[in-house]
Amino acid sequence: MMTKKKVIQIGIVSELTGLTERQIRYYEDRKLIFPDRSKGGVRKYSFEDIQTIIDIHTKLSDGFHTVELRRMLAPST
Amino acid sequence: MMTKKKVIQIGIVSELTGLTERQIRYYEDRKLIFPDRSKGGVRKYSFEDIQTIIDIHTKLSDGFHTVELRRMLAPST
DNA sequence: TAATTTGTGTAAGGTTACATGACATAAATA
DNA sequence: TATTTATGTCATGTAACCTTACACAAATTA
Repeated sequence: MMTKKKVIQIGIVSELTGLTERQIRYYEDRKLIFPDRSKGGVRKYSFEDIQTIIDIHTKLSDGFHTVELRRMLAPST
Repeated sequence: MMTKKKVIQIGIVSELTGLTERQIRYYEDRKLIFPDRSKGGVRKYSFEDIQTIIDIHTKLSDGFHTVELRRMLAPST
């Protein structure tokens, strides 16, 4: 489905979530999200990824650490 | 809703539709689609736009002209 | 027939938005 | 005290976009 199509670039994800690109890339670094890449290496996210990113940030604000989140986040099929 | 959020760049639209960027920009020139623009001027399309673009191309293949399509296409609210 | 329009290709030259890597830091933890 | 965590910022490079222009076959109009 459309919500899982990875078609959105990081700038828009940043806009939609209110988070910085730095934060979004960091969550990937911590293995919490798995964007696709264009041939040129540009990250592509889905709407589902965006929701996950929001959830991650909420949990971090709640005091959780990325390591713990890795277990909490349902590996979005 | 999500299908109307204009978040997708022309490269992906081209990939998803199989049309060239030239064609997609031309449809805009003919007032058939109305992408948003980033601050920097980069076009942003919605999933709904993508469907419209596909429809346009189908109609053109059927022999219609862009001028006629302007009447046929429901102005996607 | 000659001129115009339509939809599309392509190329040049410029800009935006992205990439990675590095260094910095406050707060928390070991 | 030393390390880790989550984030900011900066530099440097490139992917992907922008507009404008010229070309063209096919169809239409004059």
